[in-house]
Amino acid sequence: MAETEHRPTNFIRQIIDKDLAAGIHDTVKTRFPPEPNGFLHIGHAKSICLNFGIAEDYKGTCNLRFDDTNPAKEDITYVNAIEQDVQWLGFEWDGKPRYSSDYFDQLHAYANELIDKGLAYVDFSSQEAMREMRGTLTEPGSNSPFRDTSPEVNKQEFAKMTAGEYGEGECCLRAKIDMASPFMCMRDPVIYRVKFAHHHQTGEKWCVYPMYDFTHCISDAIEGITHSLCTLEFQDNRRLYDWVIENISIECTPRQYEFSRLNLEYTVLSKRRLIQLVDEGHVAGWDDPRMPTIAGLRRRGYTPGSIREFCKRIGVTKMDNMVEMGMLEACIRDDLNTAAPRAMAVLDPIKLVIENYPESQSEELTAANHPNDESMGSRTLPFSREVWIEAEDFRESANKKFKRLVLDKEVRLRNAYVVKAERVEKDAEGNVTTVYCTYDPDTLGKDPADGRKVKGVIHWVDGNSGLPAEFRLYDRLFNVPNPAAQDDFVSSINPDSLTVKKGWVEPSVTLSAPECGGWQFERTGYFCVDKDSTEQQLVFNQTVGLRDTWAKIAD
RNA sequence: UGGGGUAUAGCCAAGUUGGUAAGGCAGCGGGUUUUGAUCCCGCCAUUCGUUGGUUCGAGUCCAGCUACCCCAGCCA
Repeated sequence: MAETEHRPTNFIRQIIDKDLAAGIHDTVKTRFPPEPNGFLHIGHAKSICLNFGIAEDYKGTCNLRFDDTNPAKEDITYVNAIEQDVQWLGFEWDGKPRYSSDYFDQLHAYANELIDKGLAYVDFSSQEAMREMRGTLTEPGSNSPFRDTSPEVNKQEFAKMTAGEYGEGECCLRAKIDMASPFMCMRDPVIYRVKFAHHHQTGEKWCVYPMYDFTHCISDAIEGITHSLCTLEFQDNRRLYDWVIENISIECTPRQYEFSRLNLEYTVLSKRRLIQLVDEGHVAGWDDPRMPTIAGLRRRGYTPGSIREFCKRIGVTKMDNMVEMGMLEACIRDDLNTAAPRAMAVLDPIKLVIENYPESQSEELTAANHPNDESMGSRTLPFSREVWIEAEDFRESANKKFKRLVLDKEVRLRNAYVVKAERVEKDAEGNVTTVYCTYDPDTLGKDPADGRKVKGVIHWVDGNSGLPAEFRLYDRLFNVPNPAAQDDFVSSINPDSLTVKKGWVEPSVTLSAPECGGWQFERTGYFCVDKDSTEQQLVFNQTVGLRDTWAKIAD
């Protein structure tokens, strides 16, 4: 797609420019470090585009690293899904995917180094006792009674921890820093805990696992990461990041920089909440088209390019933000507007019978696949006496603003003839089921010869050759802009986020999709084939509707 | 006076040696149009959280104030 030509500029790229100019680095190495405990979402896409985008633009490299230090929450299915999503977005990581668990041996050795230096100790205090000794935001903490244990003893105790001689919660390894630090994370943080859990990478090899703050900085250093980019909530942790790097024997000194995470209106972007939506069945799964996950957006019909463009447009800063859905929608519309071939589908059909069109007759009309791009070619459109039209495109009477079919008035059938509504047939409830009309045979590809102006154009599907189809229309998942701010976010789920319609689609639309992934069903929106489709029943997801200025007037 | 951060339009966001407020989204007018789409043209911050100060000149420098976000997991 036509992405904005200029490379993004942001404070992180400016830091890199300075580092390069000052000779602090001669190459740039970044990394994208998800924990494999859930699916990637649009917020991760921001980080992915930042990290991989910088690597691309500076001719550096970007690693994919699974931050897998908590086996209790992680699973191999997530690592596979994450790899797929990053690749689908169009990025290539350097070498093989890395795992923090690749470094467990080294991490363990560094922990021992800290112990040797008198900078770490095994603490047998209960978790409650540790919490009390930590102090509060305004009061300093107090030292643990185990804080002055000798390095020799600590060495032995850590070995016993590692050998499985202590149970979970019985003891942990802590860095000896400063219980009075204004940074809570510096008050002797736990760096290793006992956990008897199966690890998806290391199996049963370990029963002690390093904590994030100890692991991340060392993993960065081992991989030679130059700029370690993460979100704002880790700003305090940077002090611990630097402390660890300074106090162990490692040459590389990666630097951490923090940017604000993405917030999107009318959805949630925290793994905890997304997991809850899936587990409690509020959505059909991680790839439910209403989900802000990469998998959900993909199934919804979003293209990789549209998501990359979105990330480019929102920028990277340290400001808290709440981006409007309209921003995301504009990106996919821009992409699909140029890339998607046009077709016609009727989602809520009523029948239109052309009384002066011979019953036995039918013909094949030609329609351009794109109104402003001849290179996309054309298709044939079967046409016969009975066609389906949209129920909302007909009214028995209407004012002049209604540019569609009205009794005794004319309208153009898109790519076909001008028709005039003559009479209607209704069901028991009074709903119009059939409109009878006449057509003007001399209006194919031209205006009426007598100069009559026909302003309206409606879409249709041939009654003989149209294919039955199911259409799934989506609305925002929540009915408040910031559901995460609610105490019970589940209660603000939009009950009408999914609408299913049964209608017809023109026969040129088949299971095999165009290159961009979908079509524009003219006057309706962009759609893609859903995986629930069968040979008998096509199922379409509406990716996004067309911009609809009429809807505003009509209200 | 715990500490760490952030304040530029409805939303996102440029603005980096102080020189007179980019761009995008949304919105509003108008034109083209066999999609009420697209496309095109025009409009949309006398003002940068706030109050003072320095200066010929301040979104940019200084001081005070205010608002919001993050931190007291053996989660990341």
